[in-house]
Amino acid sequence: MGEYSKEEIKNIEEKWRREWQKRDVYKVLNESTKPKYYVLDMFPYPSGAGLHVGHPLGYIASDIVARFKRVKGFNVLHPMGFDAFGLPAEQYALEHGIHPAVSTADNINNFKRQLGKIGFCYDWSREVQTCDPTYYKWTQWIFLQIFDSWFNRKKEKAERIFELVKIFESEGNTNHTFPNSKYTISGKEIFSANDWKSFDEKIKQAILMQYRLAYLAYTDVNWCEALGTVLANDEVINGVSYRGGFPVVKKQMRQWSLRITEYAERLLKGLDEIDFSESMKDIQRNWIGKSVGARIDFHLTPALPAGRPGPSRGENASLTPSPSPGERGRETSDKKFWPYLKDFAKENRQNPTEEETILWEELRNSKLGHKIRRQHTIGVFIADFVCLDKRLVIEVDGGYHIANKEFDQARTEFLRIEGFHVIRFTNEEVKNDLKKVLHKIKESLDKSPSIKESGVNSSPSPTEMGPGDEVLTVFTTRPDTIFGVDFMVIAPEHELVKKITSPRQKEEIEKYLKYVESRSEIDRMAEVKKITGCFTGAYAINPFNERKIPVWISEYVLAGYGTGAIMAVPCGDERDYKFAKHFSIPITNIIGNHYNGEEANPTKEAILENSDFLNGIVMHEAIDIVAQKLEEKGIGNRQVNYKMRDAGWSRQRYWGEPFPVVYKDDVPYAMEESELPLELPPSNNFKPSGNGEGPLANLKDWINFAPDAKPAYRTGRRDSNTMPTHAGAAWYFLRYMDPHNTKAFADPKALDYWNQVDVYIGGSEHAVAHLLYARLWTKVLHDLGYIKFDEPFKKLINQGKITGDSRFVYRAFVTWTAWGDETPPKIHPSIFVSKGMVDKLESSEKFSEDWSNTVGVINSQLKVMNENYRKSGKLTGGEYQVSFEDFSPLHVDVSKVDGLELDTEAFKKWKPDFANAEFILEEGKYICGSAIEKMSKSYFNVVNPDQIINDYGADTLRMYEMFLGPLEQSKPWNTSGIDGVFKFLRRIWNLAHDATSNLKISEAEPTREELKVLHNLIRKVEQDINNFSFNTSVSAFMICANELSSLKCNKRAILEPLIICLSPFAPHIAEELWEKLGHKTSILEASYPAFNEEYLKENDFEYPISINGKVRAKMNFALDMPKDDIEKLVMASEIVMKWTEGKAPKKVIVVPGRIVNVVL
RNA sequence: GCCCGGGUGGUGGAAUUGGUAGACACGCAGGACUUAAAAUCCUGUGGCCCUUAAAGGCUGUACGGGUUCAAUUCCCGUCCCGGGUACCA
Repeated sequence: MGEYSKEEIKNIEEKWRREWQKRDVYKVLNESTKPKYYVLDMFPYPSGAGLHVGHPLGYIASDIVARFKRVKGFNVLHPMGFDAFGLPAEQYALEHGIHPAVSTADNINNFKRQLGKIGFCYDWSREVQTCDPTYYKWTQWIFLQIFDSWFNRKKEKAERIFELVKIFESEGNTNHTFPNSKYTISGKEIFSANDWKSFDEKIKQAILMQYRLAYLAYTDVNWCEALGTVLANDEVINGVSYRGGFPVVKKQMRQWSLRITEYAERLLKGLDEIDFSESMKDIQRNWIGKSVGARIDFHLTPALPAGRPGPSRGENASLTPSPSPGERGRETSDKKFWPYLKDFAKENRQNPTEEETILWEELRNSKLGHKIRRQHTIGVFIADFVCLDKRLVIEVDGGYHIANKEFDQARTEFLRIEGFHVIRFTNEEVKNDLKKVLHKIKESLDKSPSIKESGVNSSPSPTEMGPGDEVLTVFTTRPDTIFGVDFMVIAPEHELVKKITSPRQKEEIEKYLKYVESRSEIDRMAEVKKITGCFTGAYAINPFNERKIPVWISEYVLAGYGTGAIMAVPCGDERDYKFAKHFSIPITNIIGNHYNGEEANPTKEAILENSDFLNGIVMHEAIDIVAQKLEEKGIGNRQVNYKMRDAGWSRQRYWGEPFPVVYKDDVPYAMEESELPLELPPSNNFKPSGNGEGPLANLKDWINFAPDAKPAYRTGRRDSNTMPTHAGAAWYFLRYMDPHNTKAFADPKALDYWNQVDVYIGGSEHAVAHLLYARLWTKVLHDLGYIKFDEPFKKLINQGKITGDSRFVYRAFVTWTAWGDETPPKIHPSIFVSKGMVDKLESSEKFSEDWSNTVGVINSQLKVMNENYRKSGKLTGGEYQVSFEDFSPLHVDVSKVDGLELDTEAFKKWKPDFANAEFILEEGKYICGSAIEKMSKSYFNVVNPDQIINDYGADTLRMYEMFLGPLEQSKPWNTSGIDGVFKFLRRIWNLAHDATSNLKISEAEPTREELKVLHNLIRKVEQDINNFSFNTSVSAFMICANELSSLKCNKRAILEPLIICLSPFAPHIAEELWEKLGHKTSILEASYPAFNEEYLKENDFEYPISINGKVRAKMNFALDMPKDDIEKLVMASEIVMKWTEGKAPKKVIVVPGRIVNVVL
């Protein structure tokens, strides 16, 4: 029996889900004679809310492609898995006490149950879960490969660290300077092979860390004190935390980062080879933010009277105000770590140990002849006492703020390299024999060479520097405007600020720096365009015309981009212009009448004026001329900058991959492959452990790692952080190729065979993070020789979001007025007023005609209601009234609404509150308000696919989701059209069945007309699938079904090919019909029918005959009729004669097979 | 602000290199079947005008211009919506 009824569908679909599983039809092998095709979905994060109708949109599309490619004869890889590490599970654990592993497993099961019902052809034997140790073993392994790599800029590819060591041993770093140009070792950017050999292990490791593609560094993070954790950028909204709205500050923390900036150019170039939408590429290009320009050095004139050194170093304390003690460390401190260190130093100064206090008092009072500083930062360390002139460090052991011995040792080593001599005293020595201690210090001071003689490489301090030695380097994309530079602006954090500020400006500058520091991220964001700044008192010299240019500092110049300094050209740059106007800086016009004096003009097309040797040259040509000159003079060079920053890779979280490293002396060492995976230790404490450490630091036994095993360095401490979710997602597409391999992340043969993902379908919200990281990991693995391709995804399709279509009801404010002394009624009805009337009342003037009419309508319905209440005894007298002003819109469950009309009975049953609801109707209906919002439980607009499948079956759901509109477009979910799709499937079914629902197939030869209908479909569906235009192929199916229905065609020769075409879209019904047609094997084994153009050939064509471009008639001509003949016949026709009124036309255009146009 | 993408009936949306605007579906209206309803089937359906009817006319793809025999499609300007980005020199 076979009626395609809603009951029967369930049986059919369940039957086939069972059969497919039983027959294992979706199993994919890595060996095949067929060509391969790899269709991939972005795997979901298994949230607790389960699947809603938005999720399957992309999955259905990819499933159609996969099934289509399969019937086209490809060996198709179409896997599914779960991005199972992540924050929500951890938050859920904190709130509900359920372990992330448990809730994640539950959620995955629920997702799989829901996905299973939709009939996807996933090979579940290849499923991956990123939280599975057998999976993240390889995530960790790949991380270690990245850690063990550096980017060889000469070859533009990653190489192993040992190759770099070899280079250092033979030639130092002359040819491979530090990737971060601001980094120096003992003040120098370059070290020789001999230098390298003289460095000890710790220094070598510190240097290598500067090159590694996965590296540890102090980086800015979003620190939320209230939550005790670091937040990702997308967890910070307008300067406060996404959860809780707590303030977030930038803080420096030692974190893992991936040196993705080294790949900026390749990531950019790679975009040209892959088939992503232009908008997606634009987003990535924007993110990478390449700008081409030049670096230019400007010498600074002395800001101070000649011969006078910079800001006081104590000796000159009487001359200029001394910097606060806390600021001094800045000079010797590692700049990057300074903000972080200075707080520690300050804290230490405020909480000295007893011994420190004793010693400090003595050092201050005894005339040592040298300035001693307390809690001074050097590099990344803080020394107890320092004499900078003599490069002497005095340490008192056992200070309670010093964490451990190893740390002290590491510091000593570092200080030695930096040219400091360290002497060390124990607490006891200080306490018991202070005299001896002082003597020793004096001795050491006398012995120590002063810095100038020592020959130690260190950056010259301001005291030593002659005036005018300073160089200010800027980055500009417009070197052509060099003669239009009216001022320079440097970032407030710029290292030169302290050095160049003139005594006269000192106070102003310090005031400004305080202001900048006081400004939170929220302030800055709120007032981005606010113009602030301060003159330093220093001047730069324009290298081409020796002009003196004032140097300012301002917030609008960012320390982190370029050199943190700009040359300002107010006639050509909007911000520079505003700044100049605000501070009344005279503006030089170098672009003639392109500049109108009222706003900047950033043109590149102007002819330069006031520009010395550039006069008369078009700007865009001058760019290169200046760059050339700069290079000749050795004061600059062409340079490229990128906006993109390195990717922060540490999270203070539990539910993620632990970093497979062990720290010894603060240096991370890779674990060995045999020791992987480093499993996430069981824990129920997910709270951050404070100090910016991750929750894993709570597990003392785990974090302090002391194995008995071989290499000694493996005794140490583990990393308390975990990797971000991006880690697992950065390579999962490779694991699907060979998911159970225990020897490698995937077998090279499998990697070669499946190669790139042919089509990748997912949301555009992953445009930057996920897609860039996946591309990066692929490139690194490619460079290291593990895979042969260096772009993971050949083609990307972004499905649009499905938004929810919310419905509202409007509750009126209800009052009861007594007529006499009736007792108040027992019931309190909620009265809901229909949308149209609410709109009228709200939009029209009170007591206007419209308003009064509406009130009248409402009152008449209230009157009926009141009468009914009285009749039924609910009301003894008096009456209910409503306010005509206040209506509160309430979200109503979309399932209680048909289109916009509320099902009032269902609504009353929905919630007890509404049991006594009354409705003020318009034209007998209650019309709801509507809004398109994201799907959310709290808006009652979530549509669950289970519900649709239950009502209509999976095939209808699949086709309907495709029918909604173009895949890439966002669209609101609305079930109103779903009946049409269901009816279509039933029509297909009925083609093979008679009126009494019995199978009836004709074996007769098809007619030419039937074949034409079929082959139109074959061609259209194939084209549409290739174009990802599924909505149009669904309508092609509908047209085909309608036409075959009216032809009453039930011929096997037509229906068999038809259902093969249909099978990717509606696999269950197709498989059922296929079986009914007598096939024993799955329709997946069938072949897509061959298209034959012969059947579509027409002999003649009905030409639209237009007159002056407007169609007035139609005439049938043979397609091979010559133009002239057509023209003659058209001109002779009655209708055309009517329009021409016998006159000759100006022109007649005949487009064969298209149109005829007569121009009068 | 800047960079993308988009704007077509009551609704979702079709429309090859410029060549019959509104395919397909929903909704709506009318009809058939039915005691009735549901379901199903049939017909009509951008707006306006004219006509008893047949037919016909005008107008119409956000708005204003332009190119062309012909524009939803190409060009210029304006408005609105969605996405990305945010002082990136």
